[in-house]
Amino acid sequence: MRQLALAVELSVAAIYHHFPDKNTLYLEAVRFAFSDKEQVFDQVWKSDGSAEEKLGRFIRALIEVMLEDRDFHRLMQREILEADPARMQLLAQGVFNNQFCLLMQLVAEMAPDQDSHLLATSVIGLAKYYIEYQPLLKNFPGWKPEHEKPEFIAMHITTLLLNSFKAKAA
Amino acid sequence: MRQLALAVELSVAAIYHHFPDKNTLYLEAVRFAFSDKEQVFDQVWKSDGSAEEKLGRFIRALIEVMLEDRDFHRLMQREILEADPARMQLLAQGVFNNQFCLLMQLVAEMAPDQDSHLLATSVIGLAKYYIEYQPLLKNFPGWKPEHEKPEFIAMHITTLLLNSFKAKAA
DNA sequence: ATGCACCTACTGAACGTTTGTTAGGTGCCT
DNA sequence: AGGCACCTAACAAACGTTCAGTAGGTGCAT
Repeated sequence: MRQLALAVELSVAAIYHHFPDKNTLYLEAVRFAFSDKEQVFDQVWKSDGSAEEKLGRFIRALIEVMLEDRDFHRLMQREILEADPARMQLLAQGVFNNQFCLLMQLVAEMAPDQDSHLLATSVIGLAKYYIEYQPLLKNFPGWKPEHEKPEFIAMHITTLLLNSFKAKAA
Repeated sequence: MRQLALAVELSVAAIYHHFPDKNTLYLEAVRFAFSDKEQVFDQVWKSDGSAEEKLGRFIRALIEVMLEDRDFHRLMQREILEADPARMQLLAQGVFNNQFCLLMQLVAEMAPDQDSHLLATSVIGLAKYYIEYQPLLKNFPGWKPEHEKPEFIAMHITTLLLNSFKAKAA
């Protein structure tokens, strides 16, 4: 609270004048941080092109959002670590549900015979892991500087998924 | 430290008799927590069969370890969230390096023309995401109870990856 | 066998700092 | 005058850490 007060150039007591306690302040901060992220993805869905191209663009957008706003991403990680069921439901329904459903529709289009919930999860999981674990991955042999570049990661994930779809269809 | 002392039925000072400070105690705890996990994977590498079979077994083991010992998994998540560079290096080199290299070798065998660091990362990323985000994923439409079963998740990830390898080779 | 020196494992009580939170007061706008 | 936004200063609790001291065991000279 003291650090926060310093950052906003107020006294600690002034913060307590606006928020009842630390926890509700935190919750409101989380909600606020999430509120403006959705628009980035809407552009992807509005764009035209094949399903394959859309998937590529979505993955690219996902990675860029996470890399651009690291504080937001860390907040997200922390929330998941906490994993409070009530808060998970709030996050899912209030924030991510729309995007997840659109992604499910997209992968269902490309691989109609597969479980689209699982596939959508795979898409997000692949992208998220590259970002979250970058500090660790750096330390393993075989790491290259380009593994940090959004377009490189996006490319790898996209081709991996498209290849998988292709093989399944055959 | 006081909570820990209570848990092990010792005084706080007694703990400081065995460990110089909290940080090194924590680090040794992390190392210890992983030390017995490593054997699980060693069995996979010692087993015989095709590379495909081994990959399937590795993924299955990965998921089972993470699901079985949730405290350990949360510990890991916390470490990654913190992302202290010095500690990341210690974790990588002291704990995970061996397993990661073996996995890289395996995927290199199956897809020699691709970046094995990226592929190994994908394997772990897919598995980890399903576990970490289960509390969130439950809340999306299309979720089924079997999405929680290790063998089901392992199967999905394994076929996804093998399909991708197949397509690339063709 | 006894006394002494020395060790390890442990304790209770305190150190100084940081934590979330609040009581009481000041200045400003309406 | 009264309400609003804000302050200083303090509160109790929790934090990591340390310090002086003790119980019990081992080895050794007497």
